[in-house]
Amino acid sequence: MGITERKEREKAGMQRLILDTAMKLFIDQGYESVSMRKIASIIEYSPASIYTYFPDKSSIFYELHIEGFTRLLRKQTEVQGVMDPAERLLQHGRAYLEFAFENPQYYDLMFIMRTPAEQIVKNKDWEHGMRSYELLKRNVQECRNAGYFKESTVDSVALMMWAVVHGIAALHIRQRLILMELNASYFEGLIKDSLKNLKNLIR
Amino acid sequence: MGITERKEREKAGMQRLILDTAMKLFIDQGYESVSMRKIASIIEYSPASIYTYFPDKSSIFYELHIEGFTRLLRKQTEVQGVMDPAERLLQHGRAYLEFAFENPQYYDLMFIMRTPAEQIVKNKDWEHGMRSYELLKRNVQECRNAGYFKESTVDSVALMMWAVVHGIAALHIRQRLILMELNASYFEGLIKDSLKNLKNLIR
DNA sequence: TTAATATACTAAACGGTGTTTAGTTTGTCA
DNA sequence: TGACAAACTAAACACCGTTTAGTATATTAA
Repeated sequence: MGITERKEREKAGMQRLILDTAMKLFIDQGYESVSMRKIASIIEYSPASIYTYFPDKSSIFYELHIEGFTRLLRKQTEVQGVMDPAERLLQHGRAYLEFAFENPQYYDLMFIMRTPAEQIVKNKDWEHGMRSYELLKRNVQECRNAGYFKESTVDSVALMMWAVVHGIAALHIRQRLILMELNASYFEGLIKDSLKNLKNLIR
Repeated sequence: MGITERKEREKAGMQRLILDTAMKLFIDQGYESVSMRKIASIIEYSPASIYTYFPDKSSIFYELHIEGFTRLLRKQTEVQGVMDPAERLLQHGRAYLEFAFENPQYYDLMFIMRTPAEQIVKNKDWEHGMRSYELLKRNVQECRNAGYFKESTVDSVALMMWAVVHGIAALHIRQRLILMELNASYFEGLIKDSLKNLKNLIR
């Protein structure tokens, strides 16, 4: 009875096609260009067909935001091998910032846009966001075990670290830094500066 | 020949009415509820009439974002009387955070939404944003003169301070903190924590 | 005072949007 | 072979920002 399995495969394949098409539109032409009708026309189905595979547009963005977290987690896991906890925390921050600058659309979806947040609030559940935050907290905790941050709580430090890198990433992505720093290698300069400052925080 | 003046008054009055109506819709019902048609119906004009007073919807949001800066600047100026530079910088940060938490829609418009940024990028001019940033830099510079931040540049410290408070404000406003801190007086706790951390940065 | 002109204003349309409805085609199973 | 469920679509619903063409009104110049 492989029919059920084949049907599931076909359904998953169609969902994949829709998600890939949506993400391609999003990356190439920006958020406003991602419309149900455009996705439908590219994959050569009627707009109503998409509703067989996703309940609404926002759940398509919700799925894409999960894929962003998978990518971020992969990048951050690469850095978990660093032995020194302070250096590891720093590299953790670097990985986060690099992800934000290299994948601005994913970052936007994950941490700035309203669309996936609606579902987070409704379900009172943000599995991937929490997993990412827990990893940060673990790294902070291990710094604490090594003698750092003795004056603060883990939560307070973790939130602070997150705020620094998110602040830079969000201001950059939403174009609030273009007039402040027009020097050469703006991108590299921002990351370098942020990390220097993160370093100052670790004591 | 008071006719020209009267016409200017009438035009300005109509622009005010449109801006106030737009802001009221934005605050009461959120960004998505601000439509040209809704504004028009509330002020009892046809939608096309609005185009006599504003070239497009985005320039309405641009005007509102300027008014946000006026409010923020007023709040931050109140704090400029503090004598000690380190304490003044801290209070400057507190004023910024309080503004963000008390006026989330204005804050969104000024520092998160795409809409006014389009004009900023196009005109390569962000008078109000720059003025706000210059005030921050002045306070950092005066801390430097008093012996703080000797290891960093003024720009680097200013950007860092901004990143911390923007990070917290933006994560909160776009609902990425709801699952992290569900304790009592969430709002006060966040500001308190951020300020404690800002304090740690001043050395 | 009258004719010309500029301004304010509107109804209707254009080309888009997300989503729903009603109905058809297609494939699977008893 | 007939029943049923799933996939799919055309068309419609209710919106959106903006433009066009035309009207009414107020101001100015002759």
